[in-house]
Amino acid sequence: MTAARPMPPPTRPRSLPCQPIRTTRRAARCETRTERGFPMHLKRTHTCGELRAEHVGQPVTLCGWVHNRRDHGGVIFIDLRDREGLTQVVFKPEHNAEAHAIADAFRSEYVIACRGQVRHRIEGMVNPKMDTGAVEVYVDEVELLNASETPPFEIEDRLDVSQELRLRYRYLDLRRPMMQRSLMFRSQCFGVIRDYFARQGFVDVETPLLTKSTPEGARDYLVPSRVHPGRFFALPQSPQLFKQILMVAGFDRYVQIVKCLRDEDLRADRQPEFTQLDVEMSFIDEEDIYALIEGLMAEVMQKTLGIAIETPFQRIPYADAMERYGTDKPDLRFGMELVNVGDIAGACEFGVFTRALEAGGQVRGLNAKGAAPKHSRKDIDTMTEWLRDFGAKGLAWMKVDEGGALTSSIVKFFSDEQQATLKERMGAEPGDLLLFVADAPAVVAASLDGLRRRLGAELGLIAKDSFAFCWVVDFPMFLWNAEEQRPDPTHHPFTMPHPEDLDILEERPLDARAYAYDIVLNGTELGGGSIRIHRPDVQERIFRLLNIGEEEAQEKFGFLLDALKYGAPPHGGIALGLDRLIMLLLQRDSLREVIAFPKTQRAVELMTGAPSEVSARQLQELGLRIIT
RNA sequence: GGGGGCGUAGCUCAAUUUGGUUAGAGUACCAGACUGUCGAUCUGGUGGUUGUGGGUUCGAGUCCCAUCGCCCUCGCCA
Repeated sequence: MTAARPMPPPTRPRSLPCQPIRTTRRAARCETRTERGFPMHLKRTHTCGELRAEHVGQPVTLCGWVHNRRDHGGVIFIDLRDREGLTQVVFKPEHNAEAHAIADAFRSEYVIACRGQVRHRIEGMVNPKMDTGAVEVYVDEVELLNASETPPFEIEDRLDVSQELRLRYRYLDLRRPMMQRSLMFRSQCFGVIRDYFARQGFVDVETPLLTKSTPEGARDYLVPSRVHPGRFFALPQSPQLFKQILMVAGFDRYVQIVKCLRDEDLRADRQPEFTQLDVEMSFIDEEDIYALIEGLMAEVMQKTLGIAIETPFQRIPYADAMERYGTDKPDLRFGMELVNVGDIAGACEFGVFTRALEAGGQVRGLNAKGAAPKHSRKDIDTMTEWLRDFGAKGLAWMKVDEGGALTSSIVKFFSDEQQATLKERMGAEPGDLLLFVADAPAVVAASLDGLRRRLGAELGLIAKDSFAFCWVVDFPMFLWNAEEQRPDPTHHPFTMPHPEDLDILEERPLDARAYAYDIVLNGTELGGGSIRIHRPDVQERIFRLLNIGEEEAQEKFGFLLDALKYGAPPHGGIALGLDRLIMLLLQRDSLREVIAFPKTQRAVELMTGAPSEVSARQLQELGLRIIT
């Protein structure tokens, strides 16, 4: 006979992924023994990371969490943890029976205060793995400040806990030494940055969080206005227009560390809210920006990691970057540049190549040095399948055998002379694997970029601790938007055209270069900026090209256009993604490792359960109705 | 919106190609022992709606369908 099952709990709404925290009676074990009181009567004198042999003999009081407890029946050892480190505290019945009796009930993550004397560890018991391993504290008095339930996972770096649990119990996850170090490192970087800009006369000005929606660019997060039902504020995608206005207002050098919000899908290196270092300067050109940011990066890396980097950074014109790497954010930590073999491919007998070229496409390839023995036919098939994500219909390959000859099913379509040219151009040597993609230029670029990055990692071409900065410059003003049949700004509509290209703006807009630049670190776009348009006539020409009518321009950016009429100085600036910078400096693979309370890939904050439903009353006040 | 990976004890994982006895291990937790450990040790123990719902089958952790969640990625991110 089975008993009737209890009713299942009601399905939790999707907006509230959190479940109630399970409770046990573990924490109650101490309640009868000591008073868990406040105020504390033991006051901290040192952190758990600072005691050394030189402190021996001193009376100290430490506060922290019970990281580990080792009970030998008589003596009890506790590793006490705070954000600075671990210190072993010792409870011995013959030293202090009362303290020992109290410590008997301690469990992991209890919060305690210990007063005692610093002693040398006895002969042979020094722990070289601990910074504080030369000493220990003999406890004379101990106070339980708070008990703890058994945590859902241990507070250890080496534990690989699921993302879901980490985010739901973020306060425990953040207690782990690795996360503590990440956030303290982040804080240190921010300090160096603020100091750098303060020394150079920058003014920190805050810009509004509740601002105006602009349909261009990323999707806005909207905030309904209660006072004006049916109207909305937008949370800023960046303070772009405000910082330009501040230049018109005469602030000359502006800096802000500011949250930006974009309602787009997430990635490992993209969160819906992120932190930018926003900078704008007057009476400057792009060289001033390069020098400023290079100086900043050198100082941050020197003061936080102790790494000296070379400046100035390499500059790569956009067109070169696309040609050599297939991307506008090349990873310069390794070579393996792309090679255009269109001329050879066009003359060969291989139909896939010739047809791609006839259709206006390209044939380009790269040389995976020494990769031939490591890649079976099957591996290459897997790679080909993977490339479909980038739109590539296929992947052609040739291996270079020990005698230097090309081998593969397509080699027969190439004459001896063509093969020789191919080998020479690609620097082919025995053991190399040559890979080719034939397709539309954009597909070729995206595919080979992906392939290059994948192979760079797989073949171990990326040295640990290497940091390769570069500037990508001379971006085109516009990219063609086939859907809307008009040019779109590559950067944004306030970017100054290159002075040499001012005359061709109207006739050949897609050939016009912009005064825009990106800074790239290890293949990740760290930030970008431009010299801005400060003359209303040029700004109006750009709007015309973008098919933004006078009325529309006035409605959307009228305040900026007006401002430009009242003595706008020449100005320009840049914005850097600080979360990404911290992530790259710490060599972590996700922004979640450097943001205290990040969102999941579906843009949910698992600890609080945001976003959540709101009351009917709240909706009514805002004049909103949910229709789905 | 598309593609892929994952979901089994509090946690991390296993479960013998192709469905078969009572779903195991490590760790955590609980109890006992132990006075120099430091990922303590030893002995014993608790702990499972195999994400959820349906289906196929004599029989489902395993196969099928749907759905939810987490991760990676394409599109998207001026």
